[in-house]
Amino acid sequence: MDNYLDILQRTRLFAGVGHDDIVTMLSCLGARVNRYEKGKYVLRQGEHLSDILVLAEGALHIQRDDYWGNRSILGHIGVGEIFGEAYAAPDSGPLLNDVIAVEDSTVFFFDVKRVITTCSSACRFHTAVVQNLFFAISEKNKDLVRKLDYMSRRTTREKLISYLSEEARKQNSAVITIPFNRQQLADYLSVDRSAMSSELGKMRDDGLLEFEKNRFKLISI
Amino acid sequence: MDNYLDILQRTRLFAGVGHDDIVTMLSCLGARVNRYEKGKYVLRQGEHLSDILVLAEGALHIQRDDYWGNRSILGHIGVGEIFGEAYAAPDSGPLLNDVIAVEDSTVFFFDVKRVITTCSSACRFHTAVVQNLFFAISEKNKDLVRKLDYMSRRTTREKLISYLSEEARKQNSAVITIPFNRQQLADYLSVDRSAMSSELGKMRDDGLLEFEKNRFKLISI
DNA sequence: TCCTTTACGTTGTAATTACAACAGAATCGT
DNA sequence: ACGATTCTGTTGTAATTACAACGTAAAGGA
Repeated sequence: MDNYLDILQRTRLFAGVGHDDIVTMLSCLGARVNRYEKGKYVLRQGEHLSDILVLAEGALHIQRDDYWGNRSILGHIGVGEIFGEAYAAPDSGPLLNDVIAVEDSTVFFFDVKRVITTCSSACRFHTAVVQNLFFAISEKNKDLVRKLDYMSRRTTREKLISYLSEEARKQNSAVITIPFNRQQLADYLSVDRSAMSSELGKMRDDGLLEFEKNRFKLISI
Repeated sequence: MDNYLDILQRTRLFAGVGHDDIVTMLSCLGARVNRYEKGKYVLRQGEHLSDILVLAEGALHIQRDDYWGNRSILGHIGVGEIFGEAYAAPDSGPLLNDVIAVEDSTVFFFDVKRVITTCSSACRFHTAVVQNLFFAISEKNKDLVRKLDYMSRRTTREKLISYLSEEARKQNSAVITIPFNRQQLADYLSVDRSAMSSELGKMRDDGLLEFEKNRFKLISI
């Protein structure tokens, strides 16, 4: 577990907490570690969760398959990101989504009760962690609002433009790499893959962008 | 301000906090009150926010108008609900949406710094409030995920069914009242009003539901 | 290297939607 | 009670999408 201390130190959850203090907190917070091979489920829809999770290594997708097999990808989780927080409240309902490893991944589990219940003075950074948790879930909240913004667009082209523009803003570059292949991007934007692929071709013909695999270059007027 | 103590006591933010303790906390948290007439803006996109807000009276919509005037309604805020939390982090960016009063409304403002910074022992319920805040934003998070679920459906009929079914589950009844008129519901589901109206008619013809104004009855097989 | 699998783009068609325009009903203010 | 305004449903058309089927390219495994 200690192998990942450097990673944990750089996560949002432990921002401002020193190396040694993290070691103390790992036991204080009841931390566990689990590894998942690519393609394996980390969490399943319908499960109940009493932990907050942090991705230490790899990459995950939050997704949901409906009764007819239609897949909807809600988001991508990168190294250092927190997930599961929304289901950690004591009487929170079951998970609404699956979380699946898209690469071999390592995940930390923290008992939520211990995280949100400030403990004895031994754990002086506990308050900071609770605040970090609040900020992290706020950021997640805004990510969802941004996704709703993409999804509210009527045409595939508008959805693509709003998504790619936001990524360019986040990555602070006109050349961006996205964490999705074509099918995954279509599942993320809730459009048909082939129609989206066709629309991307038209957008390239119109001089709006260039792309190769999951690398896109946005072209300004 | 004291007129609203009963209302505040029933909100999620102050769950588990006694009447007298709320009075103490109102000053501890730097509370302010503002009233808004129907149609007025409570918050505007682009503003920066350093408060957490609680609706004491009335009803609000979280919405966003794009450059071309297309309106998208992200959610409805009822009495006792918290909003603005996601933008309250110290270096959070500007608001992504407007919040507008759809009825004459009364709103409490709490300075976020004082809320998340646990103060002296004088304020013994402060920790409970921070936890309540965490649970509230978790719930908001799940609301957004549910909305994404409606929005990910390909057809208007599927969007309507998923939304109305979820409302029936929430309201625990097959007869439900929704906080939107037709145009607002269309803006919420990101579909065309007239097409939605037409689809609702077909669904009634197909025996799926009955409706009158904003009252819907779902008919099971 | 060969074979298998996955990923990507293209095309045609049927289905669905957005948009505009309009009419009747309901609501509001005076 | 009256007119003005808002809300709702209806219809037709143009635009857009979903879906299915297919070919090729790239990636992965034996």
